[in-house]
Amino acid sequence: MADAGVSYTIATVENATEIGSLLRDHGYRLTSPRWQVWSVLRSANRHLTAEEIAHKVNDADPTVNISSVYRSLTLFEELDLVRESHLGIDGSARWEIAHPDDHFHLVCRRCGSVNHHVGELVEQIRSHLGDHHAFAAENIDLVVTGVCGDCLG
Amino acid sequence: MADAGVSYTIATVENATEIGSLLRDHGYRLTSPRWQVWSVLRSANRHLTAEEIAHKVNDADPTVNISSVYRSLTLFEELDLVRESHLGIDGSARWEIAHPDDHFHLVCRRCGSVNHHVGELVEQIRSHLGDHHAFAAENIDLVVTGVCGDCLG
DNA sequence: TTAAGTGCAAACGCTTTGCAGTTCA
DNA sequence: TGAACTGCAAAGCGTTTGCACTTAA
Repeated sequence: MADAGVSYTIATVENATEIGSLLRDHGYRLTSPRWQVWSVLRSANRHLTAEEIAHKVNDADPTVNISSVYRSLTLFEELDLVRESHLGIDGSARWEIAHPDDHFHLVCRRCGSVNHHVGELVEQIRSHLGDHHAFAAENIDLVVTGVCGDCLG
Repeated sequence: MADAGVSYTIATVENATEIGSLLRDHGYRLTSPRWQVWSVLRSANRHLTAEEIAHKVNDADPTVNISSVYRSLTLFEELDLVRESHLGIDGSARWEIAHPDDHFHLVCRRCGSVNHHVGELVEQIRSHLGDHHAFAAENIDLVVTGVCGDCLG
């Protein structure tokens, strides 16, 4: 079975009600900044910097401060709802919804697209490391830069 | 053939004479900060932050400023002598001698060791991406965190 | 000799934090 | 009501840069 394509299963938290109760279950409140940051990440089809998130959040609610964006992201990361990554594009971190499945990133240096892929590759790496290197892999971060199929023409 | 172990082939520039002529070939000078930074990286068996490099350099020559360390690292990176990476340990970048071979990093979250491995795995990933994803991989950055064989006991 | 390189200190960009005021439960 | 949360502004941290001085070639 080849790896699945660009689309991938979305995290299990689907809507405001769910993230609201999830936060409450952990003793946190659902607030406007948190909800806005969550929806921006949910509707994004790519990795976003904190500044990009803040900008989109401010389209809906200009009163939200970027420090609340950072605080929301930090909280979501602790709850395993989002993930931070350094994709080597520039100095800033980028954020995405935490995927329930193993996945990796293909960064096209020509068109700048960042595509996610889920599938067997990460699992192959994991078992390779266990079999050949006696290493119990927990987090596998595979970032590949190159040229995507569209740009290859 | 299984992947090679922790040891790996060192970059082709071996000593002061060689890095001196390499720099001169590109129109640069061999200076004390550059030579110090180069020796620290050459003798390091792990990734170092700029601050760690500066500290070690200052053991040999306390007059070297950290800004020269950064300038040396930037120059070496342009010449493909060193590589910068974000290993997800903290916010700072880490530096290592640029390996001539494809390799990946195994970061043990228990003992903190960062081991390099060369071998077939990266090449397998590259061909997988070409075959299944129509993606021409150039740089493959694989960082795996987990627990190493020594810590597993 | 002189352009390349340096140390120093100040600036930079991203991120975090202290605090007083606000808001959700 | 009161603890959780926010906006704001200032601080923090790693990194870069302007400038006058120094040095390798």
